Amino acid sequence: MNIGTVARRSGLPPKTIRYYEDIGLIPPARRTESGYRAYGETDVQTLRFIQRARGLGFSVKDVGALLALWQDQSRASADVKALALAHTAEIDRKIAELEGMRRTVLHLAERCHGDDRPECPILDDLAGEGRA
Amino acid sequence: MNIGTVARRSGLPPKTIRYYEDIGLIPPARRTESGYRAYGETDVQTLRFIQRARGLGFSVKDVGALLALWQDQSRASADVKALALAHTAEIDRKIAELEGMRRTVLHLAERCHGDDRPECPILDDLAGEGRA
DNA sequence: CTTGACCTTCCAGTTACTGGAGACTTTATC
DNA sequence: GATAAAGTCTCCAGTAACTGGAAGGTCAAG
Repeated sequence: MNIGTVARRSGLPPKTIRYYEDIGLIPPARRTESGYRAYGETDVQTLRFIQRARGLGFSVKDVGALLALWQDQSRASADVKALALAHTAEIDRKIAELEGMRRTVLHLAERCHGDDRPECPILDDLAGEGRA
Repeated sequence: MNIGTVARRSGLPPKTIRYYEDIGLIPPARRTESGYRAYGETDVQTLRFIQRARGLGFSVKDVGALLALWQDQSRASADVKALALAHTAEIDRKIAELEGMRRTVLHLAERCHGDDRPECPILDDLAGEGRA
């Protein structure tokens, strides 16, 4: 299988697959005589795994760890769970941060007339006039 | 005022201030005879404005636009409001994305025993066994 | 045998900084 | 006046995770 085919079947662009090989997330692919990367079904499975994990927001580094656990038959599920829970904690942190921003920006926007006059509480607040 | 002082008073590291000058977000600072950047009160105000806007998650590009509007006495508040609302829309999008991830990861983690046995629904799902 | 789709490598750009090296200036202390 | 510490200067490189593009080789179809 050429890279284009695995790309279609795994949902990852060819560029990204080469990149993952580059940084060592996946081992270098076997090559045909002409130098084309050659893949098998196992590779499609692996790349799908990566694609899903990335889709859940795991960092490439974490994906590497998950991949290692996946391929380790003697793994402890506790290790996987710990990674997952640490990840949700990080997600929670980001959500909280974004919600704080959202609240403030929305509050400011609501108090802004939004017409052709220059008065604008958003700018006033950013300028520091809104501080206690 | 040297850069260290403005840094302390604006909440931005010296490195970041130089960086903002570099990319043109702020105009080049006046220099002393020995080459040190020299700032005034106005600069502190500007940098604080930037610091707050960045803290609300506006991109550096957006901050540039806000800065221009702030300094334009004939601005229409509608332009500022539009920027702010576009920003909240983007924040909403990110929050929704994170919440989707959070739901899935948490759901998987809950079904994982998390002990020293290898069975793990998290890995099974990432491997694609959990798909319909 | 030529077109067009794929493949290869390598370099550069993206976002917003941050760290560090090597050299100078300023300030404080003795 | 000498020296040491703190502050500043520029420049280069690295971070995360790709993505775009150029220049060139390969493969299948007609």
